[in-house]
Amino acid sequence: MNTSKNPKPKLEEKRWSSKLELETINSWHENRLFKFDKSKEGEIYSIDTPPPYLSGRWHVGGAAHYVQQDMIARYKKLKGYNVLFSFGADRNGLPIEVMVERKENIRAKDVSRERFLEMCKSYLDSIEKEVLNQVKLLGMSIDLENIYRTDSPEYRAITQATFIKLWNDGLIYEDYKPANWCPRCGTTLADAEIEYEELPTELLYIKFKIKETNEDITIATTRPELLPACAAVIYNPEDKRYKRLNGLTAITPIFNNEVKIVPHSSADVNFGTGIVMICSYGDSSDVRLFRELKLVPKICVNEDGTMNKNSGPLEGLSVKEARKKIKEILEEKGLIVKTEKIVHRTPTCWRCHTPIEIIVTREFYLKQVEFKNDLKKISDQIEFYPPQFRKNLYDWIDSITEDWPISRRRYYATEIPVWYCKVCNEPYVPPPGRYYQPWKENPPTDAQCKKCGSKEFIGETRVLDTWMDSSISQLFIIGYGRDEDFFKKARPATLRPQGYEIIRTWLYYSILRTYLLLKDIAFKQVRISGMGVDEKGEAMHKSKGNVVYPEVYIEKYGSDAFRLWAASEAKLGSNYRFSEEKVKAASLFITKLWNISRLISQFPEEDEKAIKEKIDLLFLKQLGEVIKTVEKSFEMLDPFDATNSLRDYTWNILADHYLELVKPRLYSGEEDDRTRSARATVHKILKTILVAMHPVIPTITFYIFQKLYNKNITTEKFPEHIEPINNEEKALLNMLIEADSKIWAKKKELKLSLNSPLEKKVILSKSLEPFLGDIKAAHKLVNVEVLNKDVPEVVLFSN
RNA sequence: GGGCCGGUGGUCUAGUCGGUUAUGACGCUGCUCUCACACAGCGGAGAUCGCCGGUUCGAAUCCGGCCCGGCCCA
Repeated sequence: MNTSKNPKPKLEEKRWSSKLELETINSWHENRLFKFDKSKEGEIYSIDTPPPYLSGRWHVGGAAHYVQQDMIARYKKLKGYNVLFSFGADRNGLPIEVMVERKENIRAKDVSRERFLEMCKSYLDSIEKEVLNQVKLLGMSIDLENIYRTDSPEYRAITQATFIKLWNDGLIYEDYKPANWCPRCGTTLADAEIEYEELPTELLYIKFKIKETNEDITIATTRPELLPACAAVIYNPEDKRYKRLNGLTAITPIFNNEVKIVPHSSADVNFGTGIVMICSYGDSSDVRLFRELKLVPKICVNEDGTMNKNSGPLEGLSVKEARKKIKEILEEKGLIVKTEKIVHRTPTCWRCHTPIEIIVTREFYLKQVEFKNDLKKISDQIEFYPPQFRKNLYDWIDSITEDWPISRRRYYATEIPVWYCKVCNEPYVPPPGRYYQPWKENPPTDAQCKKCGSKEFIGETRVLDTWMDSSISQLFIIGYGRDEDFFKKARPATLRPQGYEIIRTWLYYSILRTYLLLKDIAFKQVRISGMGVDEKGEAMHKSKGNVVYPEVYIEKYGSDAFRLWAASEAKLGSNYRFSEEKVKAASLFITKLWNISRLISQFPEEDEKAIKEKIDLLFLKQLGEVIKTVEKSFEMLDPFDATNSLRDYTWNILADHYLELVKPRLYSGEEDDRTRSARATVHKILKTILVAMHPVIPTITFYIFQKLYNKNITTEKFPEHIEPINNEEKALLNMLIEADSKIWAKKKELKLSLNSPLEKKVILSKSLEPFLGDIKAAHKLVNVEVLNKDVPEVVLFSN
């Protein structure tokens, strides 16, 4: 064989480029590389990809979150699993409706229900297109021709089927009770959909009379308009100022209602005057106190957020107007002692951030309070990565006090599959199986009221909370209700990846729903990732104007560079901070890997049995150590350590030291064992690195593997056991590395270029003797002597 | 107020079941276009590991207290 002095690299291009990257990605999709085959061998590893709320395309944080999941999916594939990594688009619910209302500057009620649904759908379709394009650009191993949508008739039919099952099991009931209410959206909200914000408000100090003593007391409140709904007055039992009031009666100003004064620990001594009025309903603690103290609520706020006839002079006004009006009235009568501007922790709607009201309304509820302990118990069987987030879930479960209100007075969502008998109002719930739209269609033809036998029905117009849809995605992807054979084989789903901000919603509800439906865990593993934040460390919000999108950086540096950044920026669970500098730095490594491969590609591959030289084994075993770290890291579902240790090895060990040391042998053109050992080693190392890094940087590794070895890297096996380096060998390796450095520094000192011969006599420690040939050749040493013992300096120079 | 996480060179970060000359990257800087790579190589400067105290032969690492930042829950 001709080992010419000018071997040609198999990688011709001097540089990896976005163009090659895109061509590679396109070829994957043209060849349907990611099509899931349920009959394929291997244990199923299903990833319940978070259906992103399609409220806009991904910013760099979202994109980072998703590519990390892709890394896990690709790793598991290399490990021999049959990976189900399906992509879902969550298209239901308030987010899209609020967005359409804002963009079109309308309210849903301004147009017909049909028209509004069409508008939502068209927005969703265009956003979905953008997101799917991102999925592709990011090099994700998603079968783009096989995604699911939570608003498809197929998905909604399953959501409805679960409603029907839970209804028939007696786990869903309808009740008329206080609930969170967003006056802007006009719907009930679950506690999980409340976000607290610090908002400025006015604290009014109002005079009340004591009936028995005719003295005045002062009560501070931020909700004076609820004065007509006041049912009790409380103070803290520890508060010495008010002990004398125990059992007395207060008379509300203006409305002159007599209410009891009682001690209660929930009164904060330091807030206002320490005396608090309890009204139906100012906040959730009012709800709790009404229940606890068995008070009779007097409802003053209608569902549309206006005051009703119970509120006397405030009737007809909105809550906000009423607050102003009552202040005027009180002022007129001299009943206001003082007013204070304060910042108050205010519950708001998670979607539109309007402060919520608590009103009494009739809604469907899914039972959850009675299952709190069961839910914690079953969650013990789920692995959490990283483990500390288990606590966040349990804390949330502990804080639950109400059942889950699941009905919404909205439109773009799964319809509640219920009709009501026209004669006796008895609900009719159809059999599961198909998608029902009771607001515009009749029940099945054989529907009959089981109470009175009537066949005339009125359809329910309300829809389900969108979390009722997304909380079954882990069941949907493995065929629940559609493909029983596969479902049996694949349940429970394997991995749930998600951000920590939706632990109380998506994670909690998924666990609840799966438990109620199947008495089973929802999935085996939960992977909780941090959020993407901007360069200053602040969360990205459109309203803040600090949102950064990935496309421009992908274009500039490539998706592998972006992915490498996403993998190596932060450990699992902490926030990742975006900066262009970091992505650029990642792209430098991509170039480095390309050039290393280019160098190695010049030399023929040799069977790994040819690896015999001690120095070759040393560097290979060091890689063995790295692979152990990589595996451990991925098994913890965190690409962070894997990526950094591979990058460190490739750049700082392989390129800087090993390749420099073997170059003389590689280029020698000899056909002896030493050359063959070198050739075998560089290819073995390169192949190992390419496969191990493939989950993180799939495109360049795929391309190089194809070019050099003519094989599809996605069907390779994760590098099997390479004997890791032991301590003695590790010490040797470090000596070698130190020797390189010392000699380079000496040449520097003598103002010699690194490739010029070194005439000075070089004295090496004894342990380096086996490597004498390589060291001598790599550094062009002229005069070398080896000591008969080891010295701390490793290398000495003399004249 | 409670819980959780974090505070390491200019910036970001590793290391936290005790013992390393404290990791790496970006940035800065000197020399070098050496046949994979100047998107590079080699060299260099730069950290009292938030503060105080304790345990220990020895602490970034363990314990206690405090300060600062972030998130979640009251």
